[in-house]
Amino acid sequence: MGRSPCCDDELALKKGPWMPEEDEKLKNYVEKHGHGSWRRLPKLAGLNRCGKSCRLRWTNYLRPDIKRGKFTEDEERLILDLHSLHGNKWSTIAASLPGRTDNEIKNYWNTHMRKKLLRAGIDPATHRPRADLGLLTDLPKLLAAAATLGGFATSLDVNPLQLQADAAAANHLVKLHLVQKLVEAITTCSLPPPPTPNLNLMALFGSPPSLPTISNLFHNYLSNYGGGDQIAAVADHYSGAGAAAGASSCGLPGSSGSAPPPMVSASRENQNKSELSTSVEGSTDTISTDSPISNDTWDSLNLTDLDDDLGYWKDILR
DNA sequence: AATTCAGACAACCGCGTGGGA
DNA sequence: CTCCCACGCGGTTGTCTGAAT
Repeated sequence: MGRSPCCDDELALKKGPWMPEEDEKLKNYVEKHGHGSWRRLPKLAGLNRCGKSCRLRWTNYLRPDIKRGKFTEDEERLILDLHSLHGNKWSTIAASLPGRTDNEIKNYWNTHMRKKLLRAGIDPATHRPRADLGLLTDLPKLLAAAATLGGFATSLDVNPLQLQADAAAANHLVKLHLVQKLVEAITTCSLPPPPTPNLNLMALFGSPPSLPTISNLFHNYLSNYGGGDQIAAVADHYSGAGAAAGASSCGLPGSSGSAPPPMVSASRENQNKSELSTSVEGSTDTISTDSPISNDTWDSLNLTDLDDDLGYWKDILR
């Protein structure tokens, strides 16, 4: 198929933002004659633009039936519904929203709605809960917050001397360790393993996302794999709510009762443990296995700035 | 007051497709 | 049937503006 000769070969043509007088010329011409052939229109209307640019300007801005201003909640809902039905077919979606252009809807989607969905833990492409463990990039923050609850303080096994030597490194290592604990807690429940078993813990520390995303991870996992009691127990445990119904089946610290056989094999658990090494300040440290962390060390970690997030986290997970 | 940064939106670019010659 | 043109679409980039530092 032949390509449309675009405006590229007409280098003298103006590009960029439209001037009011250009708008006026275009508007007057189209209202008088209709647009006809967009390719011929610029010459006829006395515009130094390519037809494509004129068409875009007319359809996205100058058309008299264009509705400007904020999208209403109804419109937003409709966009959401239609997008779940048609995907990124912006023109199809726009056809159901009188006065809105495909470009406007696309922009609104990309700048507002997409982010909203992501924050809610929903994949904007599929409109389904995000089940990928890439969400675990939120874990450091979450787990640091969990640490302030002291839930792990007595069971942590990080070498305290190492930690005290460098508070920043210690913080990092503790977070890593907490990640491990959380992953273990999830994977030793009588549930199928999470979708991405070969979790690279190092990758979790790329960027600190938000706690809502983490909570959604739990809920996604719940909805995908069932086992509400178990995950609720994990959540309760991390939010300091103590043992909840079903905690026993997760083998959580402090839980009682007979736990069903874990779905995760010993070798898998060992694999997770073996991944618990990290580079701090250029050196690679491995968390030792048996020394409990001291209260002083906890105090030195300065994790209290996460209190606000923790409150949100508690609310969400309940 | 100056600078930096992020969000919002306008505009552009390149490709696919339909239809006429 | 093939070629070419014009249009429309979706993705991407550019620009502006206001908030934050």
